[in-house]
Amino acid sequence: MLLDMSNIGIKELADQLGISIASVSRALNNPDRVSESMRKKVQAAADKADYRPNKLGAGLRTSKTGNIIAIIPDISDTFNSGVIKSLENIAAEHGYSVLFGNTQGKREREIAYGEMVRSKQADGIISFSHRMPFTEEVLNNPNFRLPPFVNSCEPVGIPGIPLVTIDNVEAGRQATQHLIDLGHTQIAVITGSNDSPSSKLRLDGYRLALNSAGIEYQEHLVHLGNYTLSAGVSCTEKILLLKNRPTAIICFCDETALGCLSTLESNDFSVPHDISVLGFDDIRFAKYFTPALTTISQPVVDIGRRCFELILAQINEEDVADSGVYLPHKLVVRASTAPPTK
Amino acid sequence: MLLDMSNIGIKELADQLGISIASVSRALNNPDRVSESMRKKVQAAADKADYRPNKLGAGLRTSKTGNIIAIIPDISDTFNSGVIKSLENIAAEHGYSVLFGNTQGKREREIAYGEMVRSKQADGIISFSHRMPFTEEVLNNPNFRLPPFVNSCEPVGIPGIPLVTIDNVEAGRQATQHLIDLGHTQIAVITGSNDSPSSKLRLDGYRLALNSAGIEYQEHLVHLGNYTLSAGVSCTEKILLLKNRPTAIICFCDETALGCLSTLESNDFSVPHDISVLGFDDIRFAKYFTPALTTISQPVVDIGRRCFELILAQINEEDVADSGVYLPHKLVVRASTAPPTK
DNA sequence: GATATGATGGTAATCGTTTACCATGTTTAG
DNA sequence: CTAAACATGGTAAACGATTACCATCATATC
Repeated sequence: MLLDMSNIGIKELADQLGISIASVSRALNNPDRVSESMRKKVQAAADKADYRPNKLGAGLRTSKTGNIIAIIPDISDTFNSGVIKSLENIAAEHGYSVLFGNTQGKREREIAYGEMVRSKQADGIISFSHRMPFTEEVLNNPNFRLPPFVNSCEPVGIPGIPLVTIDNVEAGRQATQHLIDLGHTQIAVITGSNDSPSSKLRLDGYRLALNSAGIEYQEHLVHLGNYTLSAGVSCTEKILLLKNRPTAIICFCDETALGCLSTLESNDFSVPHDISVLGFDDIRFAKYFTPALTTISQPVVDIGRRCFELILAQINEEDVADSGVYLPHKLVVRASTAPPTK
Repeated sequence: MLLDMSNIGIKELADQLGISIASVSRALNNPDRVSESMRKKVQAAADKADYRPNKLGAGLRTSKTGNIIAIIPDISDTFNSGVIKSLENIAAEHGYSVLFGNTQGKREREIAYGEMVRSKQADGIISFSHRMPFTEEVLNNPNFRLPPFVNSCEPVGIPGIPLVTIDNVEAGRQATQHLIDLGHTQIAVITGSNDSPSSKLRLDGYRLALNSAGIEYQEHLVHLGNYTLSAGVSCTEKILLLKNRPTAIICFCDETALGCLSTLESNDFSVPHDISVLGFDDIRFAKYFTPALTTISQPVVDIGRRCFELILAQINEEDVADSGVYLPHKLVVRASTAPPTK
């Protein structure tokens, strides 16, 4: 017996069975609303005919698309793509698809993606950026109702929007403390981008740790990066030019740390003997760097999962106000950090 | 003046202007069908009201969704995510969104994503796997009509489906030849997965090069990997156990090469002094590895672009039979390859 | 045994567009 | 000057589902 591949619709299926389309729809989506025998009959016929409900038709009626959109500055960033992967997995389990929008940090693209929920291409937004994908004008409008929205990793600074993240202050503090415990006092930092809240918070943690150890905060040890490889390279070069070279460098992401390691290597500095290096994220490459990177590991899979759960709750109109989540991070000590040599 | 954020529809817009919805639709989508004055009037009102056509309604009528789905074994793979990023950029330029489906190589998920075009969630499929996302049953059905479909990098082996890739045989040959030119004769390989056509082809190139140099092909030098970091580790360990150790290792992807480098390092082998290592892909990390990795660079951005162009052509019902594309690759020589030491 | 209650399935409206078809008025050709 | 061609905008029928409402029938209640 051959399947009929000419996409059969609910109408044809109903005709085949000599029943109304309402019954077909109910049997499939709302089983308690029909008799057991009807349910079975329809189910069997649907299976046999390999019937796929047209999501556009259904969506038009229900105003649900089954899509959520992930707005990401850079999908090819290893940390992001890890979260995305998890997000997509759990979304798929719940019958949702994820559309994704790579913005390259461009404002107009953020906004374009934000608008997609208005044009009913998606039911909600998960943003990996700290900026809202809406114009000021729209945002300030009293009639504006926020669509289901979750922020991943970067707080957006608007009250009521759930945020899934680690405790960046504590993570920054812990990273710094690890180096202090090893005996370092001259600790340089390569931050994330200027306007990244997570970077700011980590830096707060850095100061906290210095403070409690009675080490003075020195402006010139803090270098502005942007969470990229190349920032690791350029900032490390600048750090090496300092008169009093630090004995340790904290990079606010592992990609930056790789650039840092590579630059140290090519300038004949040995890590951790001459300089210790510490990263953030624990991307899967980190343990294969030379030397294996000490880093703050972020719970990528859980972040993705929680983001989806919070979006789903909002889509189902549950109240999620202030239900942001701090997930546990972990300091993973590997070979790139050691006590300073006198 | 405040925007009315209560999502205005075509109906309201038409009422506001005292014209029919047909005119609004035409003014917006089919401008030559209306008078200049009408066009302007509607456009202005649409802008002012910040009107977004509901894509579900439109899609239902036109049977076009404006989505394409990318089916990928692993989105977090650095090479894949580079292609995806490019793909998404160019898709966005054309008003298309990309849904993505991470399959983890699982057959049932491939099929689920394949079905999405039948349920009108997407207009076409770009697959990064060599397997068709349809069941045999469906595929063999004479009534089956293939949706717009493009294969990226991995040939699917079904005639008529465009493939965008590099010339893997030539790339494999060239990589091997580079090592032969340096004087190597004992060259090990860590392949991609068993069933990956690209891996097979690269291996063909390897044999070709050996052949033309009069070097015998040795089974025990070829190790089965799977395009992952950990394969790089485990295979390299096996290679180091060989009685006659090779003087060079070709890894069929850069992640594997990183695992390889790291394993050599931790076993005190110096690269390239003791052993040369060569990768594939030229992911953005490659030049920061220690030592910087010699590798075959793939034109990630162009691959993404061509994939989209070919999908778009099919959606527009142009004939693309056999219009697959071989894009140029390039051998990038860095520090991980050198002549063998006697 | 009459009536209220519940279970079940059908009818038809609805979601927001696009577009075939038609009506009207205007221009062009002869 | 008339008929044909064209430009323009309206009317209404789709697209494919979901679901409010209703009709019918069986069962339970007193």
